[in-house]
Amino acid sequence: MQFDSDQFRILCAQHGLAMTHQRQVIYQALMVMHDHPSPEVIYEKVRKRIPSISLATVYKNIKTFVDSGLLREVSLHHGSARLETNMDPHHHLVCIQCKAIVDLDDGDLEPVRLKKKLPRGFSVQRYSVEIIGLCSHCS
Amino acid sequence: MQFDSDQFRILCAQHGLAMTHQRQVIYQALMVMHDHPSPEVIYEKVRKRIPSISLATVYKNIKTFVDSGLLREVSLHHGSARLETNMDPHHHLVCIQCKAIVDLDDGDLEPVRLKKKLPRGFSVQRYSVEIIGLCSHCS
DNA sequence: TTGACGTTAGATAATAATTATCGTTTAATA
DNA sequence: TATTAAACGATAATTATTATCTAACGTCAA
Repeated sequence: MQFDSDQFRILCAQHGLAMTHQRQVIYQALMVMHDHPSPEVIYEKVRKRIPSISLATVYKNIKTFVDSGLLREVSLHHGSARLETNMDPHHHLVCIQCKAIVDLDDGDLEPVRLKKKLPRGFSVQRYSVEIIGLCSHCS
Repeated sequence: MQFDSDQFRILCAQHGLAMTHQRQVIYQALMVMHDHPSPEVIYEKVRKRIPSISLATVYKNIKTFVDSGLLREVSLHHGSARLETNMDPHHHLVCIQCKAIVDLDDGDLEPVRLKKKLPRGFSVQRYSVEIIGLCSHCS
């Protein structure tokens, strides 16, 4: 999938963002990386096309993109580790606002069922369902 | 649920760990906190019972507990943010070893179905299933 | 019980990830 | 094209975590 600057300009306009060369290169780099890269990895990739770019610019634009719904963070809980003693199979309700996590018993959910085979060689250890939304306090 | 030092001693023995007062207090603090606290929050709680404890001790013992299977981290991807451009509903295969993340299309999974009502007031935005295990490369 | 040894604790330095600040440059638009 | 708010780049500051090092502790053989 190629992506020219007119298309990106429209995408920015739709999300109320100014279009800059840096933003286009950052977004395009992310589009072609399917391994859910970190800001540091994105920075290294983008630097090949804009050697003078600052790491701070990458961070700032990632945040801007996430805030405007152009990108998503895979986990809402990077930043600091979150621990649990509950080693039984269970799931989580996660509040996008306050980041609160509440357990949901495995029995409260129908078992997760696949329609297709998983990629060859992946050995499943457990399933964890995240129900993402707004908790009562935040909504 | 109360938890005396004999029980904790047995738990440690089962997991091949030495039992120390610090470990018992850390573990017990975590047991009674159902909000999936961060190391910092655990430290503040533990400090009320052992004012002289070091934050490093809390971190080291959390790691020891996780390694020995006494505790679990809610997210395998704290540490640094991981981004994605795919805004369509989808899920993730996550490797516990190399932390690789691979997308799984929403259509490849039977819809998630609840048996019980969710806690009152929680408004669901989306579901995200994590299939956790070892990728072909790591297994 | 005592003494040696390996492990843990506490203090703190070092590293990694992210955010804030600030002067300069650039994009939107009138 | 001129104005103005926003974005960029450099870098300092902050936050989270890990590493290092010495002292204290628990365990086990003599």
